[in-house]
Formats: sequence, structure tokens, C-alpha cells
Amino acid sequence: MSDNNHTSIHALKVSCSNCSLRELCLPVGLNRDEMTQLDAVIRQSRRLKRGEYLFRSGEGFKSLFAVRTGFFKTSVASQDGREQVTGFLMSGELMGLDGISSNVHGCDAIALEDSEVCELPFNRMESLGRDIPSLQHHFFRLMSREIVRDQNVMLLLGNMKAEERLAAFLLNLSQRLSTRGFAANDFILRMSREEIGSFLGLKLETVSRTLSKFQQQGWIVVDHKHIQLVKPEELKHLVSGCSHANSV
Amino acid sequence: MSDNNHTSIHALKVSCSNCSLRELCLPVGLNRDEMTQLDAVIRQSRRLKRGEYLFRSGEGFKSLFAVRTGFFKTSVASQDGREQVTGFLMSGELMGLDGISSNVHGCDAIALEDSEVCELPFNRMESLGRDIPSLQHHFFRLMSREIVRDQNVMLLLGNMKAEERLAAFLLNLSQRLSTRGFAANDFILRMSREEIGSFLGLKLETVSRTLSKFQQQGWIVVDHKHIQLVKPEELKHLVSGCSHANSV
DNA sequence: AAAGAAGCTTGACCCTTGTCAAAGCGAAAT
DNA sequence: ATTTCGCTTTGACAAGGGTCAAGCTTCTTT
Repeated sequence: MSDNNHTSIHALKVSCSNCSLRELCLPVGLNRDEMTQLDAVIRQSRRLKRGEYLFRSGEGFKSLFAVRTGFFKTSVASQDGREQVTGFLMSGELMGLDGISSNVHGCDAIALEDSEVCELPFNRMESLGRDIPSLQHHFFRLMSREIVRDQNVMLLLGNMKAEERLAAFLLNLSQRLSTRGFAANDFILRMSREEIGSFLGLKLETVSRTLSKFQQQGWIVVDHKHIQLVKPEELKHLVSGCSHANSV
Repeated sequence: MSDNNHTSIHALKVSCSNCSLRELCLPVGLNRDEMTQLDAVIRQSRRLKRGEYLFRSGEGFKSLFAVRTGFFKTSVASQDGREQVTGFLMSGELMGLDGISSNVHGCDAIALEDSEVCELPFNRMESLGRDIPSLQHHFFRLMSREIVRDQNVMLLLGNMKAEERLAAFLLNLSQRLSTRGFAANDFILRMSREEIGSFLGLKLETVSRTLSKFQQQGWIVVDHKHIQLVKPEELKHLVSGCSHANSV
């Protein structure tokens, strides 16, 4: 189950870190002409500092955004302040799909580190899709993939217990990072314990305790935000049975 | 927050129960020509008996299905048998969107009563979308709406407690039924306690107990599958604060 | 460099919900 | 009509995770 995580635009090689927008934010085999058309539509990238909002729930929706570099979270908030983190996004992944239905963004998108996105004006992508069938198809697939991802999160939130959720979360991060050319078993968490907890339907104390527990078992090494997976197979064992669990 | 529930194709009037597929399974203002084109693509409806699978996870994906009459559940299952119900669908709502990403259905769809669906071959809808921009746009909106719905389920599963989940669930059913011309405060549950529990991330005993609790408070009357909302405002009070909660 | 704030860990306790079990009820089949 | 099976309700108990609180580390800010 390869990279069916967050709406990844492409199985991109991050090795080419200063590649053109075209290569980064882009789908499948287009010919030269189509490439040019697409380039004309994609707005040059925007930079955000850590903590900055890319968009907020309730704002008018005009564009999708693809992460070029950096790290984001998306979240929906309830009136009484409860926050549900709905996803963590890394390079190549798309944000804003929920805004299409109502022309209003349905969640907040916040940079968790200094980041760079490229903007895809939806109207223009939509009409371009009519000229380039493979592009249209690609967009349908992206949206569908997001739905699949969400369903897997539901499975996680509805059926798994704390340890399983955490294990699935770590393995998912690991897998997505390695897809992007980073170490699979040694990485930095970009988000706080509280944000992890919100995503997993747990309190931050439970996240912390569970990480400690994994460490005591010798499965991982936790040094603040620095995580090493020493025995990833043990984590996999935990979530085995919970199929799909690695595609959260 | 009107009918942003399950991917509802249209704010359809169910009063016209034997209307043409065109009227039922159809989007926004198309002209006569476009109507005809669409009619040519939509396959006549298929009937299913209670308990029958419309499709299964893993089967090849070729078509979306719109509920004409009846009631469905969709669910994803893990290898060890755990089932997560991901949605309950009623007339006008769409199933199968998760299959687009991989050309394989990602969930099971099962009729909870004798039902009728119409089939929308996706390839042909896709190409028709290129000819009819408003149809294309409508499809993007439908998929986006499903994503919004899923995010709200995440909020429910991640943040709400049993009573809030149940209340949100009942209010959501109520609202969707009334949209379709049925009584808002007096309805039959088409699904078992276990299926409700699976959807809400609760055990069936908790569902049963919570319903009993609501009844003791005089908020609802429970007679097996027959539910009456006596004081829906009390239920609303329960989920107030949990914004979006009525759009599960 | 110092001070403050924010984030993290850990402990103790408690509450909500899950688990196990038994009994009731209704629907469907014989 | 009777039996059977599945679904539901309810109780007793257990446990997983939440809550509250204290202390600690690290990062920011000045």
C-alpha cells in the first residue's frame, strides 16, 4: 500500500528540491504543450512562516494549495474551542479540496514550519481539465484518494486503541518521509504532542505516555521531537489486523 | 447548514418517487440536449434486496451508484474482522467515490432494506463532464462534499462523547429525512444498534444505554427501531458547541 | 544572560465506556 | 402455533484513557 496517504500529487522525488513548479506540483504524463498550459495556470509559490495560516475556515475558496516544502496541519474547530486536526501534510500534498463544495474553506491550514506552497486557482484548473483529460482524471483521483484517507482515519478513530493509533501514526509518517527520500526510521516530529493527540483522538498526556511506553519496550527512542524507530516491525505488529492502518 | 450530508446529488423532492432517472440522479440546470446526453449514460436502475452487497471492497471500480430508493451502509473492514461503518446513505446520495483513486472499490456497500440504485459509469460521466462544464463542476462539488462530511465525522469520533455522538447522529438523520419530505421527528432506524455503534465509534451496549438515557430524560421515545424526537432542542443543546455536528 | 512562556513528562485519581453475562422480545422459519 | 435465532436491554464489573496537578526542559523574548 504505497503512498495513498495525504493527497500526494505525484510520487515525487524530493531529491530535486529546486525543480520547477511543473515537476513538483504536477500530475502524470503531459506533453510539452500541456505542460506549458499548466505552467501558465499555476501561481508561483508563496512562502509562509511557522505558525502562519495559509487559509482559514470560512474564508472564500479560490485555490488549492500544494506543499512545496515544509509541513502543514489542517484542522476543523468547534465553537467551544475544541480542535480536530484532520491531517498533517508534507511536500507534494494538496490542501483545500474541502472548499470546492461550498466555495468556502472548510478547515484551517497552518504551517508547522517555514514552508512554501504553490497555488492552483481552481477555476482555471477546472477548465484546463476539460482540455486535458488526463489532468481532469488526475484531479478526480486526488479527491478520491483524500476520501480514502479520511475513511482510514475514521477506522483509526472508531476502532483502534491508543497504542495502535500511535503506532499507525508513526509508521505512516515514516512511510511518507521515506517516499520523499528521507530516513524512514529517524525523523523529527513537526507537530506538538497536543496536535498529535488531536489528530488521533487522544489527549496529549496519553500521547506522551504511550511514546514513553514504546520507548520502555525498546521499540523507539524518543528525544523530544526526535524519534527513532528501533523496532518498526513491533509497531507493525501492533497495528496488524488493522488493515489499511498504515495509510492514515 | 442545509444538506451537506452524504453526497446528495440534488436537493431532490422525493415526492416524485417514480420520476425519471434524470430527475432523480441529476445535478443542476442542464439544457434539454445535455439532459439527453446524460440520460444516455445513466444505466437503468438495479434493485437490491435487504442485506445484498452493491459492491465489495477490492472489486474493480467502474461505476458510481446513486441511491434511488432504500437505504445503504458503507463500511471498511480490517483483517481481524473489525468493521467501521463509514456512512449511511439514503435517496439521492452517492456511493463509490473512493473507488476512483485506485480503480478498486475501497469499501463495502450493503443495502439495509430493499433498495434501488442507478448506476453511473464513471468513464462516461468523466468524458461527459468535459462536454458539460456544469456537470464536471457538479462532480467536483460532490466529491468535495464527501470530504467535508468525512472531516465532520472525524470531529465527531475524535472529540465528542457518547451522548453527543448519539444526539448528533439522530439530528443528522432527522434533518436528512425531512429534506426528503419525511417526518423529521418520527422515523424508523434502518440499521442495527451495532451498526450505529460502529459508525459512531461506540459499542452496541453503549448505544442502547444512551438511547435509554435519552428516553428517561423525556427527550425521545424509543420503540425498537421506531424513534420519536420529543425534544429535539435538548439534543441540539447537547451538541451545541460541537459546531458542524449536525452535518455528520 | 535572564526570565518567562510553552511544551513535555509523570503520577494519582476518577469517569466514561468497554466487557461479560443473562434475560427479554420480536421476527422469521418450520 | 412453535421454535429458533437475532437483536436489544440491562446489570455488574473492569479498564483504558481523561483530568488534574506538579515539576521539568527547552525555546523565546527581552
